[in-house]
Amino acid sequence: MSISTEGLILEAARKVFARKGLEAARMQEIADEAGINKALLHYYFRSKEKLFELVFREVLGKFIGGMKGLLNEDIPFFSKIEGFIDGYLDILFQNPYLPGFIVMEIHRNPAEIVSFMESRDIPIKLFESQITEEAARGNIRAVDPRHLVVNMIGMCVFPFIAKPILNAVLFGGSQEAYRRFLDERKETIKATIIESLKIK
Amino acid sequence: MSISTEGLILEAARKVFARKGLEAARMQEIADEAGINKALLHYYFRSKEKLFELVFREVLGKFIGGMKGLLNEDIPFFSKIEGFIDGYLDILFQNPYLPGFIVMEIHRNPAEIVSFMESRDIPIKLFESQITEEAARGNIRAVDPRHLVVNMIGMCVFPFIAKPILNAVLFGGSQEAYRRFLDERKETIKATIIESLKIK
DNA sequence: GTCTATATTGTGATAGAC
DNA sequence: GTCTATCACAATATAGAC
Repeated sequence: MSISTEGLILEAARKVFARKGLEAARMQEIADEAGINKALLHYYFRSKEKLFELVFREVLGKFIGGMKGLLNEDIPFFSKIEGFIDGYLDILFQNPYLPGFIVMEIHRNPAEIVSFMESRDIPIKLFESQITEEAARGNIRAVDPRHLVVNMIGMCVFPFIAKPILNAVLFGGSQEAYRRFLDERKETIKATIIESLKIK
Repeated sequence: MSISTEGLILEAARKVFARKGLEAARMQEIADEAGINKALLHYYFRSKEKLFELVFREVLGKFIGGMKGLLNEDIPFFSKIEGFIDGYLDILFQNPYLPGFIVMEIHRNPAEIVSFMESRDIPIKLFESQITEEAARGNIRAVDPRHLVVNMIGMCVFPFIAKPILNAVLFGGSQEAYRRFLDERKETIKATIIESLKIK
């Protein structure tokens, strides 16, 4: 069984919107990518905005859902740290365009993100209590869990967001060198976080 | 002496392009912001693209120039780490819109960034030799300087890029709480990096 | 140099045949 | 459901008066 027209459109829209963002994307390009014509886009989804909204919310939801799961697992503290970094980077490897796409939209329309986020919630409570507990036991330095999460995500996401800059500045344009660098990130970030938590 | 029309336009263009990006920005909006009319924009700068190019390269150049200085100073290793984080965050506090703007453009037109970057170069060599030296003396863990720089920048930049998300997810929409969080970042990031470098 | 008015083009959206 | 042809409008760009 072959994929439905609606499915073709959504897949094409994901690609094009992710590359260009809402404003720069062209309905014609989406139609071409899907192998149909513009009129059908409007037949299935009323307008460009509607189509975008749908695609963006779906993508963002999947992304947020992924992190949620990783932070919420009921496993020992250090395993969770490692699992989060591994899992988060795995998602990024599979969707390297995604952070740039989300940032672009955050920048264009912050209000939308806020309203979207308010409907869901990231359960950081469990993680938080684990940290205070480990710190109380003297197993780790006392740290603010929010900062810890932001640190992990920032280190994971940045090389994907800034790919062309890193490529030019650090790797002299070599895709190969950039790729090797990315491969090292999992271990590097885990080491950085864990070493920073150890007590001297 | 009051500012020239050309200066007014450039300032207005910076604001509007930074908020909206190239495609979503409107010449009318720039004209309004500058207190003149559309025709003058084309009189001074031939086209929207030309104006954008000019503004973007200027902004990016200033940004890159700032980091360059911070990494290149001939001061002791730990002072440089701290100075870089402090200095980089200072730049971000003064231009909080900037990371989002740059990311947006990276995503829209990666090739431009590459060609721009190739004309300049970030001197990481001095920093690199400092690290290998400190590691050889047993003062710090052996680390890859490129990863270290990426870690620092990622942790600095992320909360600015993801402001609306953090705001919604971590601070329940409170601007005040977000602001306090940012204020803590300098110390947090410095501690994270320095602790991670210590040998246990 | 600065303006108003207008030309031109690109693109989202619709009408209507099949 | 899918297409071709067309509309309607918004936005860049230019002409030309002052």
